[in-house]
Amino acid sequence: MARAMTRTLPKIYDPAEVEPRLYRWWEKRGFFHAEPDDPGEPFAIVLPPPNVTGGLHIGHALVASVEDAMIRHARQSGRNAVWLPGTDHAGIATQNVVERLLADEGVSRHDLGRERFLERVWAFVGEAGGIIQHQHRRLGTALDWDREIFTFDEQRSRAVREVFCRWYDQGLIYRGYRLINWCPRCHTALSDIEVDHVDEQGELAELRYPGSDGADGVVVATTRAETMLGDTAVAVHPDDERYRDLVGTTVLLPLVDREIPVIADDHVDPEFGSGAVKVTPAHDANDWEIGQRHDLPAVNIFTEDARVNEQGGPYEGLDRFEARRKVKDDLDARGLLVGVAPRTHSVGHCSRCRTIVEPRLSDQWFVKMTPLAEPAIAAVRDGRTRFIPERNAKTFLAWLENLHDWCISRQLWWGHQIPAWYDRDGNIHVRRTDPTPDEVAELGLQRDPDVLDTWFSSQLFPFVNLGWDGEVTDTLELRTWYPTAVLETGYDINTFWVSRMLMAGLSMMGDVPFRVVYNHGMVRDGEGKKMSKSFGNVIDPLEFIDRYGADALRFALLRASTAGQDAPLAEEWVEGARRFANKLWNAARFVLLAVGDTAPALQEPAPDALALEDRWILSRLEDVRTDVDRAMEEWDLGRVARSLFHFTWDEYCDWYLELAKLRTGDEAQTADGDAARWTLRHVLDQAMRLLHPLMPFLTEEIWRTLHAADDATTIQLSPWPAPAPSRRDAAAESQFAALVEIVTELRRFRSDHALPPSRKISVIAVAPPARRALLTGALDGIRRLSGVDDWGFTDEVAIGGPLGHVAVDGADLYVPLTGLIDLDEERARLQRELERARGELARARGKLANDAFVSRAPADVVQAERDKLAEWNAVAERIGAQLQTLFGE
RNA sequence: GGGGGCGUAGCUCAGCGGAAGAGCGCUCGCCUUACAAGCGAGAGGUCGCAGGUUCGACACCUGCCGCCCCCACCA
Repeated sequence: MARAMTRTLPKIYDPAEVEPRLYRWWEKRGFFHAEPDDPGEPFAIVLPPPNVTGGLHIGHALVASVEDAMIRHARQSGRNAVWLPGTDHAGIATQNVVERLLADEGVSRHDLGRERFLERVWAFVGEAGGIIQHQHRRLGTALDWDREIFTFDEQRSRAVREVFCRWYDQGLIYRGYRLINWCPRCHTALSDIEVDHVDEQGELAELRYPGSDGADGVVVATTRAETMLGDTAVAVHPDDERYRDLVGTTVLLPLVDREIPVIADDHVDPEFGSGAVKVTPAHDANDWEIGQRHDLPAVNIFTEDARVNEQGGPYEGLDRFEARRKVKDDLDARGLLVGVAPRTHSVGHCSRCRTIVEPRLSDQWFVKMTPLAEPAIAAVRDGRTRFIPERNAKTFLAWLENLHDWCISRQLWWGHQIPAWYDRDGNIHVRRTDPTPDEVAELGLQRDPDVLDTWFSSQLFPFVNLGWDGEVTDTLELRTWYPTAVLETGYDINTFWVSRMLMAGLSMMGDVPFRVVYNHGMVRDGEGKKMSKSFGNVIDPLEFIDRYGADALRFALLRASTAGQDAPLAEEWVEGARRFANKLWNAARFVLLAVGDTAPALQEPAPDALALEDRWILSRLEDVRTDVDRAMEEWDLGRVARSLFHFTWDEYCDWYLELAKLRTGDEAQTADGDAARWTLRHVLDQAMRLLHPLMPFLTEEIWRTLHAADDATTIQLSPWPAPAPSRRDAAAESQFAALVEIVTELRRFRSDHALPPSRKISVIAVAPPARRALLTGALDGIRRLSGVDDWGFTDEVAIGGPLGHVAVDGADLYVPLTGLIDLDEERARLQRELERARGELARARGKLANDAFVSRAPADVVQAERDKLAEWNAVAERIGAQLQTLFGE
């Protein structure tokens, strides 16, 4: 290479060197930071705050990949884009993790006391938060770190308290004695959605409760025999003839010898079992309702650990499963166990520790959902917030329309403590500020020890992240970036988080918090299996980044994804993405070699100075640009990835680059060479910009090298490729398609005859004048790509010796065979070709023979079919002729 | 019980009312001066089954079958 090489790239792309270096520079230059008064249409995304319970997993990597792509694309498109980071204190989850750590040291949180325990948690959270930040940096996220928050920091705590007080003042928050889901291990109440229901094999036991008068009484059925200790009635259907006489009498509850009434209630299904139901108001949601209707006492038989309490008499101290067995045994001994049958039923588990939850009566705080849900329902209905995929809106609405009140109090230590105090008389004081010592003394105030469900604070994320804390409610940030553009998250937390943000946003801000909810799928392993520790198929993002680079991991995740559909990720996918990165890297190396120092001087060539392949690749670039824009609008990043993958690799690298080599050699200091150099460089530049949202590091490195960019210049702020409709060139595309066909067919000919690349062939082409003229311009390329050293046109074939034959669209190519190949093989090959042509021919004929098709299908479709018929007809004839010539067949 | 998703090449998945696609895997041939982490060629699918709509269905409709999720107060 005669030209001085001022900019070169190593042969193998090394993400481990490039990525950390670029990220440090990006951050130092503040490219990720946005101010509300920056120019451009506002575009904000809040990062779903990861729990500070440990490191990020592969699902977070998908979140980061998708959102980073959205943010980078928005910024390149000139929008005032900000991506707001934060972490979630994750009340119960974090407390559990720290308690486990303490258990390893042989200490319980009670040994430490509330204050010291919280110190421990804060220390843990500091470490975990640091790990998460580091992981996000490794992933390349363009997060505005200056705006990072924590859901339990001071400002957010003020906001939480304000929202609690406002809702309390509005009557939306209340304290009530209700049946809630209780985790006997975590020792706290849970909301309905923190309970996972799993079908389990159990036993349906039929128990006899004798009449108080010594009569037979009734038979009831239950999967939880131990709860009979807390029964306070037996219910039957009001219209059930069998029990008409029993209603109003009492039966004797065995083992505890309590007289309980037989009542009539519509809720009972007379078809089920005996038609009589035991009623345990303190331990079953249905029974609680029945109890309310009939004013029944509720007897709580369990401790906080789900052991039988003093109400259980001889069973006191047994855990619920031991009690279940013993109750059945004892009833059996008395002849009161009528039957036992296996039965699968749905059992609720604590979503945090998998312990079976226990319905428990207790005083808790609740949010009234209906008044909050109504505006949210309206917002989704009228499209102020849209869902992608759309179908998720349906599920979402169904959920919102059937909400129970939300239990928000947790008997934990780690979390926002409820701002409520009780005085000596039991009155509740909900306060925005802590009481003074005087007030405490005067009223005998005691603070409610409970904390809030962690989702109570994360639901405020989209506006507390922009400065809202109840005192400050109007910031430039809020006015600029609220509502945020899109909320991107897995569909699995639509109920936990998305719904509540929507309600809280509408309630506090009077507007939706985001215009679009984009749901990505769950990441699965290469076999489509859910990732879980017990399968041993979990993937650590950092490990993959170490091995393949962040760009490769990101690209692999995006390429496999379709909105709302679960995405598989196997190591081979990431490996493949790394190969893609390396491919682009080497394409860039070639372009730099070819362009060299002429780059700054290169002017866009006049249209007539462009060669066919230039016009073709520029036209294709425009096609791809259009497709990428459209896919971006539809938030379809998988399509963006696939489209660019195909364009850069299969078209730019495999065809354009190969052809450009012919024109950019040392001696090619011509206008044509410059046209090739300009096109090479232009397409690479544009491709890097289009790809940047998906592969930020690689594209930045290549782009900066290509432009010899200074320290202040980044691809992130380079304009997104603008529409260039004049580049679209249908003629060039179809002409190039002909070139591709010829080259491919000749290569196939060579491959069929096992001709090594070093073995050049000659071609004698027969084509009508128009076709010949068209091909002439592409001839050098064709010859190079198909290993032809001698190409001639002729009107008719008159060459001595046998000729191989290759039929392409509108031309016949003859290859002198003497000394080249085996004639029998050529014969077999031609016969295969003929077979294929005949197949196509038959298909087209069949279609055209159908009158209905010809008369009713659109004219252009029919015409296209006629053209195909003619083409294949000609091909078949030509192959036939060649067989005739060569073999007399 | 209700709602939803999926069934396309050996594997994982795109796609789509007018001539079946990708990645990986497989076969054959190549160190062709950006890349062997590469290049070229190829094998391999009655698009789950059955009906229907249509000139035309892998695609739209209906019903089955098989996997998978979510919701629900299944004693």
